Amino acid sequence: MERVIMHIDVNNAFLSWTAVYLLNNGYKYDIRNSYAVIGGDEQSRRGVVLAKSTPAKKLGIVTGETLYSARKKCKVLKTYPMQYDFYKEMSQKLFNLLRQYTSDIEPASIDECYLDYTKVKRMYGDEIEFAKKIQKEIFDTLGFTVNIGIANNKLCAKMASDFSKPNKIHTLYDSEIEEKMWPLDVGDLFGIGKQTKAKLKNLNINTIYDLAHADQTFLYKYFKNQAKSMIESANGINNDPVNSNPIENKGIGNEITLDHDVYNKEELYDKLLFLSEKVGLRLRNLNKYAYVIVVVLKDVYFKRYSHQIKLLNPTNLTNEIYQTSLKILNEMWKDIPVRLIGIRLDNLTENFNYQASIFENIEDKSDFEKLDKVVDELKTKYGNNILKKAALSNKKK
DNA sequence: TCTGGGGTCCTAGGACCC
DNA sequence: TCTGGGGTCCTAGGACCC
Repeated sequence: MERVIMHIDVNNAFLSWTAVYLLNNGYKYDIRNSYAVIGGDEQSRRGVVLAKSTPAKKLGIVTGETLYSARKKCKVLKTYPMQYDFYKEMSQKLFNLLRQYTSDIEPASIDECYLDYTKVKRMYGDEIEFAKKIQKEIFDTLGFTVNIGIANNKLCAKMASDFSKPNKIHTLYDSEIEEKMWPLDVGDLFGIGKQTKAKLKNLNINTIYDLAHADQTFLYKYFKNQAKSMIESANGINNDPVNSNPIENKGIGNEITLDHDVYNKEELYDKLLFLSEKVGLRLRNLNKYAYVIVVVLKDVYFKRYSHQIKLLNPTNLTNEIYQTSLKILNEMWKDIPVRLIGIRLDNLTENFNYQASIFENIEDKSDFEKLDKVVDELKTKYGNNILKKAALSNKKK
């Protein structure tokens, strides 16, 4: 049976959701209709555009550019801060609304998901009518618009939802690929980013049509194993199933851009403690342990680099994460000032068999376990700011 | 008073083992 | 004495996505 897959994508998600929030809280006008962006905090050097309204987009403002540059394009631009918790809430409401119709929903990010319509088509009828219905229902009950792409596989549904915005429904059935997808620029193909696009252009492959008809052995020389899947994508071939099982986290990480460039690694120690607590708490909430601890730095030249340590036994202890990250930082430090630091936990596992080492003191471990448990409970009860480790609070004084 | 943060997947190269 | 080759694990970095 031919599959029918939908891709549902929130229009200007962060900006729309903040607009909804403001309207719900007595704001008199809708920022979606004005020159507005969601932006990071410029004081702490996070001043980039995270989402923009349609009017702002029309002036050439793009996601990722600095607010400084955006303001040059639009003198009256208004910026609003991120409201991440509210975004998460809206995201959950959207997915739950869709789950009323089928459980075959795969969230792809906070603001988009795939829906497999194949099995429920007999029940709900024509897919375009259904798309119109849920589009309206989302707007009426949640207050924001979505784009919906309809196709025979995930890739084409994704491509279709991107065709024109906002509040649109597009189809890209297999029979429409030639007409609707092949004329597009090769950089518009999902999976082709800036680097690959530039390489393809150099080879005189400019449109998706060109890529669809490129010679695989020729492309292999430049893209190795990526060549095959690139050509398949350009032909609209994709067999990935819609996976409704919640995707297991492969790793978790947090990073912070520092409000000034840091020249001494000692100054980064309390950042590492802060980050260790953050990722540690998230890991424990997942009931997982991590084998690999990674420290990431971005230097003042914007070059990112990382070092990692694989532990003999996986951990979920803040203190062990912190101590390990200190060790890694000291190893990797090369006296180049940095503007960002992060910690990632990788190779997560649910259970662990403790491998005793003669160098370890098991009693110490259980003390730290108890400490983390108490801290986590307090944080859950009273919020994240209730407790700061002594090292952090002493610094503040 | 320039340039976020959270992820995934892939690859190259080195170490190590047989 | 003149140099194998396969396989796996690990690390670092790159590309891509939202």
